[in-house]
Amino acid sequence: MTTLAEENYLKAILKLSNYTLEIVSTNAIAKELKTKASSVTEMIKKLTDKKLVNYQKYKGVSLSKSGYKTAIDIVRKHRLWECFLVSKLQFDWDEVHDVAEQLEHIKSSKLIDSLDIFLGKPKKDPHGEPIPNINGEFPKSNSLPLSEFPDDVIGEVIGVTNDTPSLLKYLDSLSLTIGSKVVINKKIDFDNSFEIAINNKQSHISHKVAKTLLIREL
Amino acid sequence: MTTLAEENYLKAILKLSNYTLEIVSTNAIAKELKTKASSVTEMIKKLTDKKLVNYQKYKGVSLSKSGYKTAIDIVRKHRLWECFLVSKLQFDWDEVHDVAEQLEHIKSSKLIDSLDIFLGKPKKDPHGEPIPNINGEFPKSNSLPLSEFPDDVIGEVIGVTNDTPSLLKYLDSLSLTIGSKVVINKKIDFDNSFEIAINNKQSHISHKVAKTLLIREL
DNA sequence: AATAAATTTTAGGCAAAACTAAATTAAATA
DNA sequence: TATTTAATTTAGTTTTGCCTAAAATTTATT
Repeated sequence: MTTLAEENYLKAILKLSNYTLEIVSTNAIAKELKTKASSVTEMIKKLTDKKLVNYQKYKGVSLSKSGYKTAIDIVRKHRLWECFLVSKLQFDWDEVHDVAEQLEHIKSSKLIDSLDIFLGKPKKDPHGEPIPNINGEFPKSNSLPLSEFPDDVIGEVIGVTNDTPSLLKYLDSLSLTIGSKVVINKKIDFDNSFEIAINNKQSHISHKVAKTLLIREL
Repeated sequence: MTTLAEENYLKAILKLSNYTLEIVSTNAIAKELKTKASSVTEMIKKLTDKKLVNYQKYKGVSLSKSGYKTAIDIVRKHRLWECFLVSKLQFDWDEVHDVAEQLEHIKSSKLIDSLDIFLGKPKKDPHGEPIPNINGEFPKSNSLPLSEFPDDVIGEVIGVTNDTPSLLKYLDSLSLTIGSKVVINKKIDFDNSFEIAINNKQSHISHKVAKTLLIREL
């Protein structure tokens, strides 16, 4: 059985490895969890003992098969709870993160599988992020981050890969939400920012924001 | 902010005080939480510092006003989640306890108030227990435990004041559920047990079980 | 009232998960 | 390659919540 702290470490490693079994550094984990590298080293030893990660001193950690499944299950729970909050309890998309962060640690496979059915087995959470199925597999999608999307092609926003409330509120203020039509008009080399049209209205966004937007060609 | 351990202590004290501000003994709390009296003493000191209980050495503890409200809120959350599990996710009444025990600690007043509305502000949980409203007040009911119910009077089961799965399964096996009609035919003095009719069928139940059944005169 | 029994508290430890500071190893650079 | 810098690990503390054993207090019983 995993503790809350362990689950948060696994989730962080999964995120930093871009949802693969890539190796991740101690420092990156410390930054992600706003903790100290020494704390990370200690926890990684515990996760290694439980065979949830593979670890070599000074070389970094990667998720093991079972660590990956455990982490994916937490992501699945997080995203299903976000769906519940928005579609059943009328939460706004920028209010769900903190609550889902708590709910994702509830341990009951019957609960999460019933919730999945109750919600109609959604494929995406309210931010457009894909929801792993009961076997831990992601539904595949043909989207690209806006930062890698071709110029002058009409695209549709299908997701935001970050649910920080401050970002979501900013996107709301730009009328940039799921379903918005976007076109990249110009890339500014100096700072990698973008001139774009959002539903035919001109705007300017930073590279950091562009990276979080998932776009599908229309 | 209360920790998980603190919340479990408050809940235990509330239960042992019969939902009042009565004084409760250290040993009783230890037994309820399956822990040791020394651990209880330490935790009570922390709760005292936080002004959640009133405490005098060797004399016992009682909930303070704010401790009572905190504990009632946990009960409210527990019972609302039980309603959700049964009415929306098709759980059986003997499957909800452990999951609700986890869900009751989720911190978000918006969540619980939205859930209350989503469920239609239920007055009772699936076991017939009353659900405190948003102000911490119980809806009042005119019921008695079967153990105190008059003989030869037709009553209806409206609740079970204990959600241990083993008890609930046993009650199912007697066809004794919410809505069943019961009559006490005979009290056996020797062991305080009862000969009763359940929907006109003869049965025999112990005093311990009779205490858990809430009956309303029909 | 005196003593025995039960209850409660104190004292001293332990494990989890964090921290700081110091030591070690790896990577970068001159 | 030698040395500086950055990353990582180790060592030693802290806090929370639990434990056992011993001491203190209250309650019960002669």
